[in-house]
Amino acid sequence: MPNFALTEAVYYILLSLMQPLHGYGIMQNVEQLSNGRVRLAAGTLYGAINTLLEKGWITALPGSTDSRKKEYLITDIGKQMVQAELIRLQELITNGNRIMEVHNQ
Amino acid sequence: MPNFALTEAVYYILLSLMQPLHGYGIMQNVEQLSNGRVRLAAGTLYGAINTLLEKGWITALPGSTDSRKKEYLITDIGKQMVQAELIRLQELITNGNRIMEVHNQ
DNA sequence: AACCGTTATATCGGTAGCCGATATAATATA
DNA sequence: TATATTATATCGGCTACCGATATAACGGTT
Repeated sequence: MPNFALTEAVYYILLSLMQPLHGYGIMQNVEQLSNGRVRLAAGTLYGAINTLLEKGWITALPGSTDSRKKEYLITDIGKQMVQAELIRLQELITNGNRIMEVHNQ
Repeated sequence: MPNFALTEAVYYILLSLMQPLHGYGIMQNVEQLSNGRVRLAAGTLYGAINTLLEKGWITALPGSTDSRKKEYLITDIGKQMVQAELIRLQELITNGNRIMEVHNQ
């Protein structure tokens, strides 16, 4: 019941896949998207891609020109997960601000 | 460089300890604080308390009336971590909203 | 064609955090 | 005194992340 929190890595991977991208492109996009703060390790990225495929939150697109590249895209379910995460994040901030103000300075 | 993200459990534990509380009180407070969404398992709670003590983000208060209860309180460092987390969370939301709007419907 | 740096995917072992179960004990209540 | 609740602690298992390493394809240069 509690645990539908997304990790930062998964969150940014899903955001990146609002456009079609291959793994390495996700890596670069996440770093840019987060103003250089979040750098995905290779193990994190390709591990997460596999679990997200299994969950059906992202899907693999058919072949590209470059035989190395495998492109992915977020699914409708994946988008719903991002929306739910945005709500959860907003709750964290609201609760955090409230508590910090009550016991303030 | 990337990883100063707090887990949801640690975040709510730190918020709870803006007031003096013992472990079990934290459990109840976190559940209430999160509108019943986050329920800490015992292993999570007492494990997190130990790592937070080691990091100096919380401190143990001297004895209470009830010989069972051990009370804790957030430290200045802990408060700084919560403030940093609030900024990180706000960035996640800002980035998320921007991306979701750009590729909108 | 041969070389080389970059791009790209994949796997592995280690570590940390969360969970649920279990154990144990002190306190409060009936 | 018996029982339920409160309270802390530990354990094994699972998942996620990390950094290192391996492998290969592509692009550009000579």
